Parts: sequence; structure tokens; C-alpha cells
Amino acid sequence: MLNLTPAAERFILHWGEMGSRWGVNRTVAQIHALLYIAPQPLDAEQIASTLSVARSNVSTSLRELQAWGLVKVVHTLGGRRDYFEGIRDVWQIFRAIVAERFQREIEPTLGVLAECVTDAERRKEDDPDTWTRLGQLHDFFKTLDSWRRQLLELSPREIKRASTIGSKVKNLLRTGS
Amino acid sequence: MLNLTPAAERFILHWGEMGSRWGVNRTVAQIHALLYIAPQPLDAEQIASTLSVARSNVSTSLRELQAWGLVKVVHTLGGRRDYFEGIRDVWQIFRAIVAERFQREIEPTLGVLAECVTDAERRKEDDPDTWTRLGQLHDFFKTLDSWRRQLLELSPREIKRASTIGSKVKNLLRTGS
DNA sequence: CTGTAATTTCAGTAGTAACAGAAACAACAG
DNA sequence: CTGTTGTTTCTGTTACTACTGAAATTACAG
Repeated sequence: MLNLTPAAERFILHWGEMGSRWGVNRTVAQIHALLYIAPQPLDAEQIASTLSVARSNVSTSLRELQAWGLVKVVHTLGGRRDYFEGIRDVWQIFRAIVAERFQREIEPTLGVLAECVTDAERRKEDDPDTWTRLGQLHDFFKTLDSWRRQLLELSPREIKRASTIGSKVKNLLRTGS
Repeated sequence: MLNLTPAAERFILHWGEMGSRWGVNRTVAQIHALLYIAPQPLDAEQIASTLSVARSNVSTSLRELQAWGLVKVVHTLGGRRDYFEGIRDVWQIFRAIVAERFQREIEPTLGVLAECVTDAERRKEDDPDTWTRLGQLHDFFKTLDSWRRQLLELSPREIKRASTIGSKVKNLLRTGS
């Protein structure tokens, strides 16, 4: 069991809280927070005791974090214990989360909307509104998706640059093309 | 009780499903979906019977949707019943959601991180990592917040334009300034 | 003031997701 | 092959959030 500085503890608790508001399991988020600030990779047992959660809970949470690409396993030479290391680059974390959530949720939504639109079009004579509205929403999601694609295609270097431009974005939007 | 087209029903169910994955109450999301596609404003009773949920549940959900700025009340002349109308402009919906979630969640997070960073700095001699990492995360959230501010400052007209530029954004990021 | 239509609040219930602990499983050293 | 170390799976329990139905409240017409 590691003992956390007050700041670390506060951050971990808040991160867990945030997670649940965004549909992420609290423990998963807490483990992510812990591994993000941890000076070196931790094993499952350390994580469990530090956060006071069951070993088994840590195991499943770590699997999920690995699926999200937020945590990776490292080994010591000759040792068979798994150590877990959090991704440290905040932009990479951001990209990983955006990529996963889009794939898991936005993509299916695009599919459903596309089908609904086709379906609504067939009977648009007696219900023109549904068709129109679903179409607008579908277009919106397509735009969102194209933004996502552009964002994820950027290299880490470009992303870092982008994060410093800031107000230029607005200008671009104002001038149009 | 209105009867929904298959497309409408499917959309409402999916929207509710999506809501819960993003930390939004399923019923709230379903009502939002229903009011978004409804041809005209509906009263609470119609909503309750159409979605098969308790009248009281509809009442609290509608309050929440009004708080999010996604639904507004309309009245008929001389009638005392409340009718509810969903915002129809998808970009306005998007803006409303972004604005609310930032205010409710990102702003508090910024506050917590700022405090954690100050706190961690005081003991950075014995724990330099925590301080560094929290600082990077704080910077990230500040960037995110500046992006949000720029987005929300755009007029609806500008937003519509922005949604059509698409690939230009990438170019901008590539060229830097 | 009384009755009626409409909405909201509240307290108990139900349904769901997270969790702990035990048991099963895997990998490997000796 | 056996014991040890480590990880995962599974089942019952707990805690929490959403939800219902009833009671209270509000607004107003007559």
C-alpha cells in the first residue's frame, strides 16, 4: 500500500467522480488516475490496497483500461508479476478516449440514424417531420465524425501545436474557408 | 398516446440507450428524443403515455431538460396546460449540451486541479512526479476550456458555416498559425 | 369560497451495476 | 509431478439510481 499525498488522493477521488458522471466506472477511473500520477509502474496488489478495493475488482478494471489503451503492462526481467503503467502524455490519453468512445458509441449511432432515415423516408408522405429531423441529426453526426477523423489523424507533434494556436481556430471559422 | 413510426420508436430507444452511456438518465434522453422529432409541442400526459412512464417521472425529466436548455414550455391562448417543445436546431442542441457539461463538470475539475497543483508544488521536493503530472493535466484542461469558449462564442450562423469547412481545420493545424 | 384541472413533491419500491470474496485457473520453479 | 505465485472468473451481496403512485400544492374558474 502506497501512501498518497493529499493532492494525489484528492485528484484520484475527483477523477473517479468525474468518471461516473461520464458513464465510466468509478473504480476504473480511480485506477486510471492513480496510474497516471504514479512515479513508477504498480502491480495489482499495490493498486488494490492503495485504493481499498478488492483484488478482483482491480483485475477487471485493469483489463478495461488496457482495452481503452490507457494502461499497459510491463514486466521485470525474470519476474512473473504484471506491473501496470499509465499513459503519460495527456494528448495521447485524450486521443485514446475520443477514438474509443466514437468507435463504441458514435459509430453505432450513425448506423442507427442512417437506417432510421431510410425508414422514415419511405413514409415521409404521412410523417414528413420525422424524416427531416432525423436527417438533420444524421448530418450533424456525420460532421462530428469527420471532425473526429481529422483530429485523430494528426500526429502528436501536430496536436501539441494545435493546442497552442487557440484563438486562431475562431478566426478560421469566421472567415469561412 | 401518440403512435410512433418504427423509425421514431427506434430512434427514441437508441437515444435513451446513448444517454445512459454518457451519464444521462434514460427517460430524460427518451423524452428529449421524442420532443425533438415531434411535429408539434406535446403535453406531459401525452409524453407519459407514449413512452409508458409515470406522469411524475415525466415532470422531473422535463424540468431537467429545461435546465439544460433543450426544451421550452409553450402555452395555448386561454389554456392552462403546459406544452413542451424541443429545440430543433441540432447545432443549438450541441452548444447547449457542451455549455452545460463544461459548466457542471469541467469547471469544477479545473478548480480541483488548480488546487491540487498548488498543493503538490509545496511538497514537490519529495514527490516531483505528482506535481508534474497534475500540472500537465491542468494545462490540458485549460486548453480544452479555451476551445470550448471559442466554440460557444460563435454565432449560429458561424457554426453552420464551420460545419461545412471540414477538412480545412486540419490544414490550419498543419500550417501552425 | 369551493371545486376542478394541472403539476410537483415525496416516500417507498424495484431494477441495475458495482463490488467482495471464494474458487478456479495458469504459469512456472524445483 | 507438486507446490508456489499470481491472475481471472464467477456468484451472491450491497449500494445506488430511477421510477411509480399517492399526497400535497398551485392556479384559477365560477
